[in-house]
Amino acid sequence: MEQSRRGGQPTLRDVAERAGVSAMTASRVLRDDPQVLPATRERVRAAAAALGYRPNEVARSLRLGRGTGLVGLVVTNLANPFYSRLALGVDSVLVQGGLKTVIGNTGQDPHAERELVADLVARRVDGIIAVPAGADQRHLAAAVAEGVPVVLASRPPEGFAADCVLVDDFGGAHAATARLLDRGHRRIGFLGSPPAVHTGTERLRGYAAALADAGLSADARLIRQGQTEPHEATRAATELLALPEPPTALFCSNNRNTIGAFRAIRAHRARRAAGEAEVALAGFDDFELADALGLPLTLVAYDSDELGRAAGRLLASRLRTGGPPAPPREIVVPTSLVEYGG
Amino acid sequence: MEQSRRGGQPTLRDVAERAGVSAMTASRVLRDDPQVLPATRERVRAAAAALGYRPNEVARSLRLGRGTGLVGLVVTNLANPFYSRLALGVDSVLVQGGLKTVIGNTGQDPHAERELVADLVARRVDGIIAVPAGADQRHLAAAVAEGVPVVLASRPPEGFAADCVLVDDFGGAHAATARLLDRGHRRIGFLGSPPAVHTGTERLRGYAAALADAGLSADARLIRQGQTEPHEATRAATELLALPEPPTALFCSNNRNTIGAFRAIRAHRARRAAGEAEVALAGFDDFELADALGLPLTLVAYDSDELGRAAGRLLASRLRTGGPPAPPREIVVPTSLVEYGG
DNA sequence: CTGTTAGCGCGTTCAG
DNA sequence: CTGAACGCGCTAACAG
Repeated sequence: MEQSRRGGQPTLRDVAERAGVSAMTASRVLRDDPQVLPATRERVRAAAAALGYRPNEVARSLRLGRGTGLVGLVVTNLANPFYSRLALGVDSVLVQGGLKTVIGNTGQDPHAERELVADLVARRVDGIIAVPAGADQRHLAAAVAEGVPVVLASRPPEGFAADCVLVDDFGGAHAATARLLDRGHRRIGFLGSPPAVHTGTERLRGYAAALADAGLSADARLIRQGQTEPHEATRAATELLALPEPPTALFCSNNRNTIGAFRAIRAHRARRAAGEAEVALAGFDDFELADALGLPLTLVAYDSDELGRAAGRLLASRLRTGGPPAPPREIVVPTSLVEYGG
Repeated sequence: MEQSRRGGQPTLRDVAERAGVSAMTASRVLRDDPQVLPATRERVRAAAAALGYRPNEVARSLRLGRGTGLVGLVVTNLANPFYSRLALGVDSVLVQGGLKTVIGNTGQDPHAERELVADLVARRVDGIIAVPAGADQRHLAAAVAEGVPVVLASRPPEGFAADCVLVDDFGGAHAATARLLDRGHRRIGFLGSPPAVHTGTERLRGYAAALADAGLSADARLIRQGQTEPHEATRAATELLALPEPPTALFCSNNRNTIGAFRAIRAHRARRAAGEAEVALAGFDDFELADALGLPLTLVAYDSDELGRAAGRLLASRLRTGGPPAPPREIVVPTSLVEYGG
């Protein structure tokens, strides 16, 4: 484990010198080119091992023009379990192809997202997997135009061609809302993410469609969109429950809203008149400890790791076959209803 | 937004050609070198904009020898909120220095971790932030020896010099155990991660020390180490509760064990004889919904985002000052006890 | 103010 | 079987 230069890693030439051969021969040995005399090969191998040599991947990718073996992952908030599971799913598939995942956390800021994508492209990532925060996807379209494959997760591409993995947002929301209706609820509130988010609008559509199927129409006063964090959802839910004619059930379009609504309902429980029925709760996204809340809970579940894995597979296959020629693919991950007991 | 070559991004020479200057001049303009005639500058700028040019960061880092602007983050399981928060904290600091985070998820596999670190070094990351899974840290020592700064999070370096950020494991565990003792518990079980993990052993030490302070000695029959996932912890806790002389309280060394133990206690509640007191629960790590479990719960809380941010800051400052010369620093994040009501 | 030369570390091409 | 030359895209150093 000697060092040949101040603090730096050894280079191919260091190995070659030590083995008494040219850099070219060393390169061949290290890439398992058979055209080398066994004796020479051994000398080079020994030298490389002694120096702890590892080829400089930066130089390789520049030379080979093949990209960097890196994939950018663009999400809004890694602390949200939805995104961290997605990240894990993506990474678990990509590592099998020798690819590594670069985190891009945008914190909901569209400008940061634009910069991030541009930077990833400048870094010559082999591809990008993104869950765009807003409706404007031109920065992603630009990446595609420059030859960087993009896979969208949980949102469809708008205005350009790209592979994507979606959740059955409409169907899941419809099923959950229908379940509440089946139980006799007629005034069902809706809590969701900002209207610009695709999943939010699709889930709202599913909710409204289920109401329509039951001969009801969505009541705008019972719909609150725009909550991103649980505490915002708690406030929104509390407001709904304080209405003159409050909803008897709530449907939430994601885990942040469900958790927030749960807290509101629990607080409301204390103030409730005797005999008054508890507000029913349903939501999109399963989450850890959902079974432990002491409240009946209907959740729209799906395999969120699989969402990431599917995105990773789409990108990996796209990289294998090269570029945009093949038509874009869309994968829809199915949902199912889960009931947690009170 | 024209393209000069098939699918590839435009190069500096494409810009130069289009502007009718040499590559060198174009380079100067794009790096805001003042030594350029304003008119020329405008021509180059226009050409770059028209082509959508972005400098190839791979080539730049090779040329400048300054590293890649990437930092490797080595953790065992990104789906664990502890690690995803850490990742977010790290990334939030690093982006401010123009650095990006590369995920390395090892899934507890020491071999995968070795490979991962070697690969990150080969990719010429500027530094590594790691939460090593096992006791063997030679791969990290090797990275340091090759000039790659390493910062450890939540474990101290073993056998080499590196900055690290620790949680007050001993103090937190001691305080939580003392709290249980104050409440009159004398038979307190312990559930923890595998003994090889530093936090696990430190927290066990804190637990044992608190018992000793109360004139008690740790009872090996009440100690279960090795649980990594909640379901394993549930089984271990269930076994403890089924002992002839079961513990009246449990202390868990991390959130996975606390959640697992919670489920065991809840199940046990149903089978409990009337009048028998409920098993008390305390644990290390705060977590979402801890307040909603319907069980009194004492948790050792700390700012887990700050853990990541501190690690990021240590690395960033190390990169600024360059290399290992300065003595290694150790930051300890304090803990506090949080009580959640039943 | 601008262009030429040279080379970061590696691998392809083509001669020895 | 091995080596010398060339270039990936970019920029520091030195011309002009």
